[in-house]
Amino acid sequence: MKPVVVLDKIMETAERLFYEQGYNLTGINQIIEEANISKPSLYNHFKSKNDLLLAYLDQAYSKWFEDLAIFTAGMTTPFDRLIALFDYRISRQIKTDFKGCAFVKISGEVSNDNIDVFERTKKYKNDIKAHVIDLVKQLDRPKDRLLSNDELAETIFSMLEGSLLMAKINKSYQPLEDAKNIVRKLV
Amino acid sequence: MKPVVVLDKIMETAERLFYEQGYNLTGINQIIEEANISKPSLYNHFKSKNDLLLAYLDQAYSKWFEDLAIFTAGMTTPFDRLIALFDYRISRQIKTDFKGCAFVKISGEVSNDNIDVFERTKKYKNDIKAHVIDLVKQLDRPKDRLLSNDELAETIFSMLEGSLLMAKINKSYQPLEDAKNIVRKLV
DNA sequence: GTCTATAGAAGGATAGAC
DNA sequence: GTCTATCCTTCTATAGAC
Repeated sequence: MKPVVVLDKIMETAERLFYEQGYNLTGINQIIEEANISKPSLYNHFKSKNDLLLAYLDQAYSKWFEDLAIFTAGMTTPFDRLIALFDYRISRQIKTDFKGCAFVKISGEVSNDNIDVFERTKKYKNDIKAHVIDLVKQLDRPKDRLLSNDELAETIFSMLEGSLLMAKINKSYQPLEDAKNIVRKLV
Repeated sequence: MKPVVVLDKIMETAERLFYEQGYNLTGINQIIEEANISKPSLYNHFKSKNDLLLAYLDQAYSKWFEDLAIFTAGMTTPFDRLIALFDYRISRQIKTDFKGCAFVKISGEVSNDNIDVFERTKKYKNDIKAHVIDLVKQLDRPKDRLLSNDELAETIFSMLEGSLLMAKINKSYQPLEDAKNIVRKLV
């Protein structure tokens, strides 16, 4: 998709730079330069850099769930879809050279009283968790398992986040692979 | 401990501001102002802002393990010490109003090719993991448990990180409490 | 709606006096 | 070793022409 509209150019460039370099290390100047637009054009679409950040986060949210739907399109069982969450993240981290979660990155960068960013991060993560809980409910598990459904969901989600973090730090998808195999046993 | 030496003032102020506001949002000007020193004095001790950051990380590393040793001083069994890892983090997060892990925050802020920061973060996290592995080995577990020792250690560590992240995002220690209770069952 | 040009503040870092 | 004073760069944002 070649961007023809200025807004598209801005979003495409901001997405790339915010994620790869970080929000604070990416100046407005660099964005307009690489997007080949002028500064007032940017401020015509966004009233501030923070506004552009929020638009970036909203786009990242939508893309994440859309891409997940595509990734799991052929899968029918809840078990497969649970395991796919790990594979989905592995594939994304390999593509981005293990830069980690965009929302975690940003929420570590901005001020703690930036409520707009805080709420978006919270919603993103808790929607993923809700997805895990939903899938676990659909599983047909024996009654005598070690963990309850709630506990299993909590464990899967927590390991999904923890192993993603370690994948970033170690620049390796091994933590995600290990977590995936453990989850298989816990179900 | 009232800082009498300039170096102490710098470290104390930098530690507070880097952690509370973030590295990039904390300017040299703010540090010298709140530390009540002059700019050349700071550059007499550190050749750059990045150098000060590295000193801050090294101090945070030492303090974390020292404080853990104090926290677990009275504990004798490996099981208690494993559970204490969660309580230790809960107590710290309550104290800091859920600002999360200092190393994770920083590694999300700096450039990915800042090797000095990257290596320190890696060492910090993997030393915690090594500690978990060591404690799990000391456990006297039945042979018929669902998870092997390696798998259990991986799970505990991953949940320790994942639940800490969610504690920060939700500004609640509940994720850490939930993880702790699940770990109790998995051991 | 997009441009050129610039404002005004804050960033990190240094020279030179003491 | 610590200061006052200053340098140059970069930052976000805007005024005004087209």
